[in-house]
Amino acid sequence: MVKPRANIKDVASRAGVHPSTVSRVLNPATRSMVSESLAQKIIQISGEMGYQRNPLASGLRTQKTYTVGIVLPNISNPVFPSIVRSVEHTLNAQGYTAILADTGSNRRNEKDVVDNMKARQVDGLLIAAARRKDPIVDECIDQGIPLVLVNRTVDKHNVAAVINDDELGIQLALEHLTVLGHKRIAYVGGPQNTSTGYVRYRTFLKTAKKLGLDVDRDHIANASDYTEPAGQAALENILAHSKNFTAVLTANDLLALGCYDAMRARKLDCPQDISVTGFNDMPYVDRFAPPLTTLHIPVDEIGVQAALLLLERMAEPEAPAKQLRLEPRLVVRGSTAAPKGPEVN
Amino acid sequence: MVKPRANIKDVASRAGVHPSTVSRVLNPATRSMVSESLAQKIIQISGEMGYQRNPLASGLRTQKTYTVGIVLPNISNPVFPSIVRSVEHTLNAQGYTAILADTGSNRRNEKDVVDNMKARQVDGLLIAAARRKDPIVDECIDQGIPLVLVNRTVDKHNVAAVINDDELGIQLALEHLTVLGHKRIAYVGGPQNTSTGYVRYRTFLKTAKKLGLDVDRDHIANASDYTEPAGQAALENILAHSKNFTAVLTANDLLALGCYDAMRARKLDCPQDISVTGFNDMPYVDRFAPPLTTLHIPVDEIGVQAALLLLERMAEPEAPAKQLRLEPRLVVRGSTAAPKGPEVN
DNA sequence: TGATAGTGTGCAATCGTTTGCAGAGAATAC
DNA sequence: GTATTCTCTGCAAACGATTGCACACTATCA
Repeated sequence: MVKPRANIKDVASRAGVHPSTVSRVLNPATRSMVSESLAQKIIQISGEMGYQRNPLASGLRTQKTYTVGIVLPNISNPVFPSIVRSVEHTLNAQGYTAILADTGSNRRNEKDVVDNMKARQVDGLLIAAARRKDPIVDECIDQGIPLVLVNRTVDKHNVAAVINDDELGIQLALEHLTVLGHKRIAYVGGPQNTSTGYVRYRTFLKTAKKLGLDVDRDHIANASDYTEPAGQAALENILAHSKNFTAVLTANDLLALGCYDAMRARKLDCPQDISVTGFNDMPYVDRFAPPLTTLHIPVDEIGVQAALLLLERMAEPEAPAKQLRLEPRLVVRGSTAAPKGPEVN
Repeated sequence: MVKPRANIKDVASRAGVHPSTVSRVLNPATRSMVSESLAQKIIQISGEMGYQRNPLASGLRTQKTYTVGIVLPNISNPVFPSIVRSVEHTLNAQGYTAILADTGSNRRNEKDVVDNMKARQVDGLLIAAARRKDPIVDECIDQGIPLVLVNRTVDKHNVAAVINDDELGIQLALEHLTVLGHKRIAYVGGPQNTSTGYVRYRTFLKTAKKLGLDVDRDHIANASDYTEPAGQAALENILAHSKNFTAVLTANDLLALGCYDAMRARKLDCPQDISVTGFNDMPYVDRFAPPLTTLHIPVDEIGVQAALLLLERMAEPEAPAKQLRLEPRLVVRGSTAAPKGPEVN
C-alpha cells in the first residue's frame, strides 16, 4: 500500500557515491563537474531505479518549481480551451506544469486564486482575466513575478501580453458591413473595464465617423459581460428605443449569439432584417443558424506565443516587456447580407 | 525586486515563541495543544504579517500537497470545460488546487503526464481519459493513489467513477426514433476501447433487437475517435454501401456533427432525409442547423460529484470504490423527425 | 509536603534536494 | 622533490514546515 519512490539518497548509496554527486549529474548545469565515467554509471543506475527528482524538495531549495499558473475568467467561453491547450503543450515541452484556475470573473476569487498560486511559488503567471486597471496585475509586477497577459491587457503599457489587433478587427467588420450597403449600424459592445471592450468600442466610434456613418447613441449598448444573456439584453435595450438600423456589430461571438436570441424573440430574421457580426470565431459558430460572420483569431498561435513569451520572461525577468498583437481575419458567413429595403436597388 | 514572504520563523520570533508553536496554532488539528491566549496572539501576528504557509515545505514534510491532477483526453471537446470548472470550484472550496493536463488522446503523453503528476505528489487524480483496459489506471491503483474516473470507466469494476448511464441514454434515443416511425436506423459509434464507445454500441444492438428492428451490419460504423472528421468518415462509409435507412443514431455530439457534414456533402437534408441524434448535449448544439436532438448529461453535477468522490477517497483511500451513474435526459430538437416516404402516412 | 498527573511549550530531527566550501589526489611546473 | 594548480567528490548547511519527545510548570490528591 505504501509507495516509497526512490530518492536521491537511494541512488547515491546504490552507486556508492554521495547524494550531492547524484544531484550534480542529474542537473544539466552541474553535469560537467563530475567525471564522465561516474556520471554514466549514475545515470544508468538512476534510470534502473526509476528515480525521479522530487519537485517539492527541489523547489523548496531552489525557489524554482517549474510550475506556472493560468488564470481564466471563464473556462466555459469556448475561445479559452484551445488557448489553454496550446499554452499547456508548449510549456509542457519545456518541463513546466500548469495550474489552472477559473475565477468566474469574480474579483475576490481572482485575488485568492492568484495568492494561492504565489504561495505555491509558481515561476510565472498567465492571466487571461485582466481588467484595464487591475490591482492584481500591478501587485504581480511589483513583486517581480513573470507575467504574461493573454487576450486582454491593462492600460499600463509595460506589461507583457499577447493580444489581438482589436482595432483592425473592428475596422474589417465595419468596412464589410458598409461595403454590403449598411448605413445605420448598431453596436453591442463588451464591458468597458476590459481592454477588449474599451478598444473595440472606441474603434467602432472612430471608424464609423471616418466612414461617414452617422452614429446614433441609441444604437449603442455595452454589455456588462461577455455572455449571451448580456448580449441579448443589450440588443433588446437598443430595439426598445429604435429599429432604425440594418446591422449590428458586436464585440464578441457570445454577444452576437445573444443578439440572435433577442432577434428571435422579436421574430426578426438574421440576416434578412438585421445583419450580425461577431468577434473571436469561436468553435462551431460556422454551424449556427445562421453561420456567424466574425473575426477569426489564431487561438493556437495566441497560446503558443503567450507560452513562449512567458518562458522568455521567466528566463529574463528584467528584460523589457514585449507585447504581441496578432491580426484577426474577417470570415464572412451567413449572418451578414446586404440590407433589404429602399436603399438596396 | 526580491520578495521575501514571511515564513513561520519570522512569525515565531515576532511572537516570541518557537516556530513549532506557530505551526501548531495554524494547524486546526493541533490547535488545541496551545493555550487560547497565546494562540490568539499568534493568529493576530501571523495575520498582520500576511503569513501564508509554504505548501512546498509543508508538502515535503507531510506528504500532503493539497494538489490534484486532472487528466483530459482533449480539452477542446466542449463537454470538458464545464466539468473542469465545477471540479475545480468544488476542490478549491476544500483548499485543493488543480493541475491540468491535456493528453491529446495520446497514450505515451498520458503516461508522462501522470508520472509527472505523481512526482509532484498529487493527493489524488481525476482521469477523464480512461480506456477500457488502462495500464495507467492500473498502476495508480496499485500504488494506492486516490483516483476517480470521469465520464469513462475501465472494465474492472473496482474503480471509483462518475459516469453516465449510457445504456439508458441509447435506449431513450432509439425509442425516440422508433416512436417517430423509423425502422431502419444506422449507428455511428465511438472508439471501442473506451467504455462509452463499447457500452453504447452494445446497447444499440441489444435495444434494436428488443425493439424488433432488423439491424443491418452495413449500417453500423464505429469511429476511431470522438471527433467530427471521424464521424463524417464513419457515415460516409455507411452511405457508400447503402442509403436504405432513415435515421442515424450516434454515440456522441461531435460524431453527430460529422454526420451533418457527410450529409451536407451528399446534399442530404437533416431531418428530411435522415434524422440524427447525438449524445452529451454539449454547449450550443441547440443553435446548430438543425438544432441537435441529443442526450443531455448533467455536466456540472458530474464535476461536483467527481470532486466530492475524490475528496472522499483522499480522506479514506481504503474504502470500497463507489461508482456513480447519472441519468441522461433526452432533449428533442430539430434534427429528428418522422421519416418521409411510403411508410409515413 | 511530596508524589502524581496534566498542560503547554521548546528542542531537534526530518522530509529530499541543492550548493558553497573544503580537501584528497592527480597532474603540471619549477 | 616540492610547490602549485586542477579536477573531482564529499561534507554539511540550508530551504520552510511538522511532530515525537522531553521537560518545566501548575494543579490535584493523599
